[in-house]
Amino acid sequence: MLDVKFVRSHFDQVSQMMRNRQTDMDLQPLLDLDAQRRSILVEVEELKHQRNVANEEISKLKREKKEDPARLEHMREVSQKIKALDQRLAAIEQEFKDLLLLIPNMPHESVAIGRDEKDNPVVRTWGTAPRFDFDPKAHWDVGEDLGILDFERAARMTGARFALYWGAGAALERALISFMLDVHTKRHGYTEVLPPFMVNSTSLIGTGQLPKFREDLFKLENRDFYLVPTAEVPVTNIHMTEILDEDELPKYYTAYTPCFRSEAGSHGKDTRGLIRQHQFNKVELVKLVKPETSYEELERLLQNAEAILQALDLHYRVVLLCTGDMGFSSSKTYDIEVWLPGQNTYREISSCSNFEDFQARRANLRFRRRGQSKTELLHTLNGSGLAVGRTLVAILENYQQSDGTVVIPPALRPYMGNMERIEKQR
RNA sequence: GGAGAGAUGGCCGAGUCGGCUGAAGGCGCUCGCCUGCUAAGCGAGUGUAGGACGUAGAGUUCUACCGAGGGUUCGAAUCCCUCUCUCUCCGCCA
Repeated sequence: MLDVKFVRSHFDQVSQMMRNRQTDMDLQPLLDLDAQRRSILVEVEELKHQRNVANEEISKLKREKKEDPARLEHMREVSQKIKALDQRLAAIEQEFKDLLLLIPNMPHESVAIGRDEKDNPVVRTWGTAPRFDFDPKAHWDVGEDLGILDFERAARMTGARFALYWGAGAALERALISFMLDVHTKRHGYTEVLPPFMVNSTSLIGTGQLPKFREDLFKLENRDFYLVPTAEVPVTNIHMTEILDEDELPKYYTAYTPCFRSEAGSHGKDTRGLIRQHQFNKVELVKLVKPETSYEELERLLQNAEAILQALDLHYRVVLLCTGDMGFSSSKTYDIEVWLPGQNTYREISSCSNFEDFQARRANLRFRRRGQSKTELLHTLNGSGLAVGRTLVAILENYQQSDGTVVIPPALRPYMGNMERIEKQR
């Protein structure tokens, strides 16, 4: 959420931002509501002041065993007026808040203006694509041929966009989770947390999934519980409504959770394989930091995510998302795209963003500097470190051999009982 | 699922028959004094959010908030209703 005062004083800039993000929304109603809201506020607060003063006098009379029925009658009218105004104010504030929650974040000045992913500049490339003396298969073929991925039975027991992992496939997924968490906790200084896999609507508003992207979520019936679409939601909200001490910052958290996404609107896209599932595993990195450090923290967060791919020796590139491709809540986002030889393309495997104070304002994430009385909003960041299913995809495709087996990257072997190669499961 | 108890400031905790309680008292914290050091002692200060006026910076003032929402009343932390959460006992259970 943007600061209303900012929207008021930078109206043209915010309007231009909306166009740069390919979003169409008229901001004028928001300003009108804000003006109404403040004018009613002045009126009702004045009446409440009158009431408070009168109450003190009535109270004094009462103690002196005196009465003033005319006064009471007058105050009854004042109270009714206050009640009516309060109701109007509440309605206007609701409408105002609803609109404000729909305005996306301001992109950082370093973000290129562009329409879609074709306009995302490549920041850097790491490693080289492996060479094959045979035609590399797509991971769904590699996985099904080895008997470690089973889409058919998953579809039967649940539905499309779910997968059943068998044997070494299941173990590899689990190994990746442990490996990633270990790297981030032991080498990068993150604290591991294991949050609930369901969250309430307040948390989802806090991080920006609600109210605008409701259709992307799975919600439980008759309860205010949603399956987490990413660990970002519970983890970013850990400290909601608290006031942290400057000394406690920065906070670095890493969490494994499954992620649940309805994928509404992506029918027909990536229908085969593990790329786009309703449920997938992810290890997430979340940072809560002081504002002046957030961009430097973003670069480090990105490097922390890259370190996983480097340790697994997987070729990738980093792109900087342009204004038209960037997420609603983000000020600046880097995507890491891993090379998938079976599909001859780069695919997103991590998205690292700085949200500045956008989520902090929504989730009420504050801190206080040493010796200062004023509270300030934190800056929040997060990134995948990494999407586990897609990492498994990358391993199957990049490490496949001509005989159909898959070599396990050396870094993962300690997590796989020193297994060196996945062979056909019996 | 059944029965009961509770939710007040950073923490503990008092609020009587609704009215001078934004909230006693204590702890903690900050600043000052005192002091071989430490400790103790003394003094002052110490919630959040929003609005109005105003400033170079400051400041002045009003309103709201005692789990959340609603009701009664001239007036609610205090009374009534609904919800959420916590605790205790019983039942069930990984």
